[in-house]
Amino acid sequence: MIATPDRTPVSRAFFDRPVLEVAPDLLGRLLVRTTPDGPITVRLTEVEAYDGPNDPGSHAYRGRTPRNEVMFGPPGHVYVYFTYGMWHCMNLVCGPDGSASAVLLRAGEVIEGADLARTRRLSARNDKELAKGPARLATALGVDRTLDGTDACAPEGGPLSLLTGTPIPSDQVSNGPRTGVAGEGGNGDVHPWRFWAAGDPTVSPYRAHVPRHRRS
DNA sequence: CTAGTGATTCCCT
DNA sequence: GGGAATCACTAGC
Repeated sequence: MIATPDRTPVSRAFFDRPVLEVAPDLLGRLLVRTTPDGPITVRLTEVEAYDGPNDPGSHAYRGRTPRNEVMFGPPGHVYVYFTYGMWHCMNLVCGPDGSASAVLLRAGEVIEGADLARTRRLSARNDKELAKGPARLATALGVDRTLDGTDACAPEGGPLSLLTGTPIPSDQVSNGPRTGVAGEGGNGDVHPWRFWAAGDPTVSPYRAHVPRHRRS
């Protein structure tokens, strides 16, 4: 018997904790995206922590800008950014108002609305790939900058909501260095700030950051 | 499975 | 001006 996942929204206090405490606790939670066509729900399997203005890998490192404004606001809200000219990625803001820490949602298992997710993720070869990677997850859920600042503590039925779900026990959580972050990898100064559900097939492959510049 | 590279645009320096 | 918290595709093992 598998217990029915708890569909109560998480509290504001859940997010108002140190980011390294919140990040592994997000695994197994349910992220519900309600669209005009119906809901899409993802069970989170992989996340990465970003520790505010003191973290060189964080978008908040160089201070407040129009893009990262939401990171500096109250916990429990969604920070969405656009990158590589094509993709969106989503974070959940943690810690007290002003602390600017956040958790990047890197991957999950689509457990409801897979038919809707497939229409946005035409290149996915199977359902395990629907949300396997941060931009894939945002694409599968139909998340873009118009949802920047959305309150994820809101009840199910709003645009985005994080439900209690079934948290993954800490002995089934693995951790390692962050993926694709400039300044990490190759210098030994690597923090185990990526967390994932051990052995889960929806977790994205690790990729080191590759510095690149414009072609002629 | 890993490694290499083009795509495409916003944002900050 | 130039890099970016990535993906899709290709080649090769």
